[in-house]
Amino acid sequence: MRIGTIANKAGVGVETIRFYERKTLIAQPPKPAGGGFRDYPAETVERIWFIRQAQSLGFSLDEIDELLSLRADPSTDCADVRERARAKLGEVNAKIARLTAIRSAIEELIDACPGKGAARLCTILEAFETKELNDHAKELNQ
Amino acid sequence: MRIGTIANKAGVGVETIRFYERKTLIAQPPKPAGGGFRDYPAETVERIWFIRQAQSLGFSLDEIDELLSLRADPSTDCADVRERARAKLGEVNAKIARLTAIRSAIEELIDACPGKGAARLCTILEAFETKELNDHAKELNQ
DNA sequence: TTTGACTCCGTACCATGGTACGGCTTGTAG
DNA sequence: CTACAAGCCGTACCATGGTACGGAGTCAAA
Repeated sequence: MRIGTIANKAGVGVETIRFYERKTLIAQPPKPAGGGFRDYPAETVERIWFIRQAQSLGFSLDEIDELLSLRADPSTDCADVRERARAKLGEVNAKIARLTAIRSAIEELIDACPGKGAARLCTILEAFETKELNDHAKELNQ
Repeated sequence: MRIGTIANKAGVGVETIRFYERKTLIAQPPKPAGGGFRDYPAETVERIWFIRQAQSLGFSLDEIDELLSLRADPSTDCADVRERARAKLGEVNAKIARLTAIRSAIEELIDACPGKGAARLCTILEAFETKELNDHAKELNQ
């Protein structure tokens, strides 16, 4: 596939792909020997999807590079890969925990905000802090 | 509290707080009538914590402003707040779902990467795609 | 009452993650 | 066989989210 097709399927601009190539997040296919346009493998689309997802979750391109370079491969040192994967797993779990706390706060806010009748005063920050205090209390009770 | 104390407790630089003030993410306390230094309320520290957390989860400062301006208050239109809160809740849930998919992929990678013996070939992207196909299959079977 | 740390404010600069542009080459539809 | 879209490549520019700096004012301990 040519770069424009890939860009279209991935929902990004051609320039973005070239930018990722410069950052080595994506391998640039070689130019055909006899001249002509580069031929991109279909997996490139998935790779770009992954990059965009990870970005929207607060990973920087450098961190995404680390994620993508995690590969279990008989020819590489698996213990090292395993260790790096564990570290990333920790980061991901921490993000999920923080998002879950924010979700609780939003839910509490929605509850405080009735369809009819008077709302009780509630900001997301108050709901969030309450949630955090609860979490902390839970930790203490463990 | 003075700005430096707040910055210290929140783990950010003084300049960052001023930047957030310019962006109206944080209200700038008035200068005391007789001159002197501004007095910041303790809640500012929590507000900054919240901002940093939301940022690390892929929300832009503008989106965080939207989050922080969600407030159930008897004097405002609660139905509107409720609607905006629901929309944010959807975004948060989508983020959690994407992170959960990435987590599964990392876990699969760790499994493929044994402490001893041969690793089976596995990249995070392969694990991720497999997970997504599974999800898709689940959707179809619902 | 001076010295040092901190505040205030404005402006300048910086890194990240793109986006646009211009001049050239290549491929293909009419 | 030619026109026009698309690829290629280099460089310039842009928005976001800060960070640094300089000069003047403020406060508090020695």
